[in-house]
Amino acid sequence: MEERYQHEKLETKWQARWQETKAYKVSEDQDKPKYYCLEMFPYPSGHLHMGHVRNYSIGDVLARFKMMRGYNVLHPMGWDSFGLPAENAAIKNGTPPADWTLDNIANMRRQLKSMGISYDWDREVATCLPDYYRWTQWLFLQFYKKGLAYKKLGYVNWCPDCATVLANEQVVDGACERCSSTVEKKALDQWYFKTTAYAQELLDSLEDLPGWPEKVKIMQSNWIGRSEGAQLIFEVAETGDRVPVYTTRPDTIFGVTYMVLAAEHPLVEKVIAGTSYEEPVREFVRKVQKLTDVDRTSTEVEKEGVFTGGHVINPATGEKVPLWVGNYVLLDYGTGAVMGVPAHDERDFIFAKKYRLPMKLVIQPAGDNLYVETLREAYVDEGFMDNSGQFDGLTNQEGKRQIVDWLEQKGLGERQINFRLRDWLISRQRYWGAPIPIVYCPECGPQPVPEDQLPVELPLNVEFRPTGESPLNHYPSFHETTCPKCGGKARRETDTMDTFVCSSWYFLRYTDPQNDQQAFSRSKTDYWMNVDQYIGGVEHAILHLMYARFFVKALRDMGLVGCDEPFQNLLTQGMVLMNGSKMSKSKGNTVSPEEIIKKYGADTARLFILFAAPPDRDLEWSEQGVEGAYRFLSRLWRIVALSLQECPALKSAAPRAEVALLPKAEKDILRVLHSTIKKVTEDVENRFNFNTAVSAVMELVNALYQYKDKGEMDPGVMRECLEQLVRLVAPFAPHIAEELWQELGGEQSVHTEAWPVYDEAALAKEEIEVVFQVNGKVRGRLTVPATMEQSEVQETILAMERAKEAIGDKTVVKVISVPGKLVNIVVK
RNA sequence: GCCGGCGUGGCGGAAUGGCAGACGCGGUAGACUCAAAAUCUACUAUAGGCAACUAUGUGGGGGUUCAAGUCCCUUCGCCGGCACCA
Repeated sequence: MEERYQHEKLETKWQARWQETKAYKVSEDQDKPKYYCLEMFPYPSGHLHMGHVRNYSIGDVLARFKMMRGYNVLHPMGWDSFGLPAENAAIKNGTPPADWTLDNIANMRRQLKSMGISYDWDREVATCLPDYYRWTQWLFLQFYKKGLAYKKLGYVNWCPDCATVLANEQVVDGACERCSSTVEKKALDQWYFKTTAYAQELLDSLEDLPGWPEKVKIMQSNWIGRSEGAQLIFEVAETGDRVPVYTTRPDTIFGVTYMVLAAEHPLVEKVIAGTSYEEPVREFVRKVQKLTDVDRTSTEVEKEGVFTGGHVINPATGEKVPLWVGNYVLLDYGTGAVMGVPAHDERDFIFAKKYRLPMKLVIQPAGDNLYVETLREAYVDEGFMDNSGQFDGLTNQEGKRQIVDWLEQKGLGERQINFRLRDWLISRQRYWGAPIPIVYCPECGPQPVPEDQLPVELPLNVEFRPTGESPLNHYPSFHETTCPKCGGKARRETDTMDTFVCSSWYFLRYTDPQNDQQAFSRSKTDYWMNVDQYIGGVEHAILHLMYARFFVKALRDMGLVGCDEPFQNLLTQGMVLMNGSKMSKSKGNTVSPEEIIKKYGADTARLFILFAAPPDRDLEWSEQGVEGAYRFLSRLWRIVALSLQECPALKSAAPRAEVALLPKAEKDILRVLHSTIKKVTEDVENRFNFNTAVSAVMELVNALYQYKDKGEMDPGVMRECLEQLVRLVAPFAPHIAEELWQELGGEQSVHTEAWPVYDEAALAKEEIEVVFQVNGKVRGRLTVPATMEQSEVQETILAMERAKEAIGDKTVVKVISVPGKLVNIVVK
């Protein structure tokens, strides 16, 4: 055996071996419990970054650990390979997006393979390939059939320079992430997925996910934003139109002194038409629309409005109150109209003060009486109904119920639950995405592409114009088609789908990646789903994770999958920092994984990352820390090499005798070994505390050096220690473990070995150290036989000179004993 | 503004309410060496002391407890998310 650890030679060797033998290929096996371990697949930017290394290292520890524990582990990898950067690259260097993307994938696959992760590469998927996006399109059609995919006119983010809609996440501080021009709101006919149909279930079933971080569930819950209230109907006095408003405070209906519409509300034009208010209102609407979304929804911006000249009739009182247009009312929440109750709503209060609108108090706090004249801020808390006709004196909660019932009987209102969650805008005016499989026929209207005509393939080698417009619009061979219904001339949809659509089902495709008849077969998803452990960055807490959950629920209702949730357990890993801030090209503080792997090896890189911080926390990169990890692996290597050198009998040593029969030194080292097995197992399995697991292994190695150097080794004991040590290291540093395993005489891969189980007998201690305290302060320690009765321990301590000194002339009030740990003497 | 998370040595970080600082990095001294690297050994929270030891110490203040980094209240700082949602 080489005396020196040579990472490069050894890693290349084992990576090649694993690939040749398809060591990590899996298929369904009814005899083993399954475990689906999944890391979020990357966008193929071309280069692995440290965040990826961290993500995949964590996943690999779990995958390998579960394999050794006897699970049939599915551990796949693929590429989220549609998306904007490929088009940007095409515009910049003229490389077709497909070529650019596939080159990037090839490079990243090579880098990923150099990490030695236990992927079943036969299951690799790339969302930009027709054999994948064909099924993305097929799924779109299933959604369409069920009414879960639809087209509607809506106000969307529009970048004038790029000439396309943008997803919310592509708008950074009100500007286009690509060209930095200000994003506008534009009314456009776009495709949506009806996520709101599952709003309630998406919220409720968060409770079925105890294995998700609380933080992520809270974020999703806030995003869904359920609110309970009522829709109440007001009537426009001048036109007779009925205007529904949504409110969570129907109990304040008697306090309504005005109403405000959103600038884009369709009634605005109708009410002002032909009146002297036409011009000033239109002027105001234009001004509001010019604001960016950020400004419009910022609490900083002053609330402004303008009177329309119209009035509405309060359904409760029959009173006529003025109708305004305001900049703080959102068209797409509730009904785009808000009743103004200045006395009991903060915003309304400010608005009413500014425009000298009247106020009316209709809720009074218990044991107090407020007056409009002296009101300094809105009273928004609970109280008793007042100025509210027959409802006076009720608690406002009771008032809420009764008022809604009353209005409901009159046909002027009903209970309603509202969600902040909106339907998901999935169409993009982009080239590099999955084409939406729809054809527009002038005669028959929009028609789905028949399933047997899928995929609707993207033309390759397209030319990009600097306008930013999708090239598909300039490819008649793509968009000129015939209507599937009448056979007449028709135009193909040139919009493509948001890449989040592609990533909302890839975990299902992994279970059946080569199926050319179906997106995935029910039997395979039934076997593998759910994903037992999903690992990725917290930046996807809402978008990706919500969309994927929505997909699974919709597919379940179509009978395509049998599960309710995609990801049973979720681990959100922290960022990799350098000098306290996130590694990024723009900050110039990146470290290239490829260089680190070349210099120190993949095992070192992985070990450092796992050791430097718990997985859910941010991790500070440190090259010195990396060197420390390398040093440890060298020490690990040497303890095996030196032991074999000093004691050649080791390799063929018979199993050691029972613990009780062994000398003290052997008992001691076995105790360290078995307590390490216990700790590492618990840390990995229950807590994901890989950092403390690694530190326990380091302590074991330190103890083994001491054992080795102290005197004659017991070959059976040392052999057990080294074999188990190598098994413990295997999930963290798989290459070196494989090599050491072989050196120790192992014939199969260490990764197919069983995970060590600790021996209770070896953990037993003969002597224990007991600390004694006086009033909670440590005053001394005492070693006693483990079998000694606690009362005897106490007596021994109280008789000690040190104890007597510490107690002095004080009186012992009581003595508290924690068996095996400490004795606290309370004195006064 | 609201909701989370985090504040522990020079640094990364450990601690089911029970010895604060495991493990690693860095540092100091020494061994080996002609020398260096590598490796090994010892020490390494702060203050005092030759030492045994003593006092202080987990952002600040208060509390519960025999015992608090850990639980409760309060306050400050940093990071993240949401933010006119009627």
